[in-house]
Amino acid sequence: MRLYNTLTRREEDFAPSQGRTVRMYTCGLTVYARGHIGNFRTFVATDVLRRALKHQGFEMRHVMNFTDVDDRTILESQKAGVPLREYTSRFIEAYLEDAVALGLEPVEENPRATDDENIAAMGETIKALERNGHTYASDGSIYFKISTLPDYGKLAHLDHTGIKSGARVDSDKYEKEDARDFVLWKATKADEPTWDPGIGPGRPGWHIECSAMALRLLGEPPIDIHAGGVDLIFPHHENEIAQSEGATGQQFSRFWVHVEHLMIEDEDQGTEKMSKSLGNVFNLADIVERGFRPSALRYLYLGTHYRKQLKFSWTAMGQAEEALKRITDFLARVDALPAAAERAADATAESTPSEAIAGKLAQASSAFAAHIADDLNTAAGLGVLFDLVRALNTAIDTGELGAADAPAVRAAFETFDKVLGVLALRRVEDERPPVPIDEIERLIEARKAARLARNFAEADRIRKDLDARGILLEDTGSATRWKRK
RNA sequence: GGCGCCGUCGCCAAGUGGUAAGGCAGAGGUCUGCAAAACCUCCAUCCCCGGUUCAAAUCCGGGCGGCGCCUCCA
Repeated sequence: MRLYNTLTRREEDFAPSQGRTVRMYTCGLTVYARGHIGNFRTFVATDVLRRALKHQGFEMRHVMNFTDVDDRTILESQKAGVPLREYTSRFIEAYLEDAVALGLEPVEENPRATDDENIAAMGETIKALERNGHTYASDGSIYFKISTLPDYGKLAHLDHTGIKSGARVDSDKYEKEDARDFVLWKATKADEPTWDPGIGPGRPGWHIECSAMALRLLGEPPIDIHAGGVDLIFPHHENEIAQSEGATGQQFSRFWVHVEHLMIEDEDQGTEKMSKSLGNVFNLADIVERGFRPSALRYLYLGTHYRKQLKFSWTAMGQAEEALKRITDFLARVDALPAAAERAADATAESTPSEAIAGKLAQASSAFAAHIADDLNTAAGLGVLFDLVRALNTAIDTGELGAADAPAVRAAFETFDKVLGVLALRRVEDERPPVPIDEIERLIEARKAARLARNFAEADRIRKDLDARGILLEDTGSATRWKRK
């Protein structure tokens, strides 16, 4: 597996440092609002990474956190008049629902920053930093002193002298010795949640939770992979490195994987990234409200390489939906093959799998695997699927592909989907159609009878009725299939 | 102002030296009670200018345009 490493700015061969288990940490959501589709682009990308690594035979130990304490969560919970923990729990639940809807595999650990053991771990990390001389106290807060770490900035590659005019350095924190020093443990006001893990009362700074939780849950540094959105490179990940390496004296993470932004057209601003602070966000619920399925959104994510900005639009959503249908329609056609074969009068030579088909499948499988192993090129991988779909459709037309080949075809697509995770998601959605399945089947029978009686008016009425309720009927030669719109 | 990324068919999007994947839309056709759906076929020389090379979308230089980070942020 070739993986681009932000630390070295190069693609490198990836393998875990300890045995076959990949120890990976993903920066998750700050839970003061429902995650938007930009957030989920990152989460789907790391899900694909996770699946790809598993597919290569590695075990995963994957941690993804919830940031459930920071300025915003505190502010919003106070506004809502709800205790912080209870307030953030709502958005954690919402996240978990969206994650299922988008086909994200559950990760091994979903720690919350305010869990007792994590607060304790932060205390230990800060104590270690104090012992190593990386901290100073000021106005009741504890800060990280950047000048004590010579290679600070190695991830972001930010030239200190470059942070000058034009850059907005927060200037109201005069209690810091250096503008770039950052807070580890923050003094709290009377009405704010406060903890004291042996370092004095306060609350976590933004970065400390990830260092502490990653080290607590993933074992000896360095961990194998640390992932997140590109906007986290600086300052968040740079500071995580400073904290973790300052505390342990060892490299924090071997690979840093960053997912590019999801971009959206704004009427006034032009194209810009989707973010809560810009207020141009759509949630999964908004997608569904517009009549699109989560599987189509997942497909849309997969269609652009994770290190390139993804241009989101409702047009692109619709195109993703249609493209995904092309694959699922093909699979439905393959599933319908046995029935067709049984009817065929000359069902004699149709029982042996074709070597030519097996060859096409093997070729596509290895091409697909190569693209995934090439820094997760899912977009190119999808291209392989479509090439295969066309070739196999033609093979069905010519009779070269028969019912005997169906299991092999299905198996090949199952393998693709182990990484993509989009076809299985579709199937789950299809199990809950807008009209109950038994009713659909009853109506199909009624329509069949009407057609046999050449009562086409009634047949069309049934079809239109189902169509209006989101169910499409397709008459094939032998039978009538249905699918969700 | 600093650092970095990007600009490929109407739309989305692969491709980083060897002569332009794929999807959507569109056009034509097959199938069909009509239709829908589905399937097949067709459909680009890569923002501009200059350079390197036998050969460039791919490398170098200069433009123009877009975006990100430097501040909370996936």
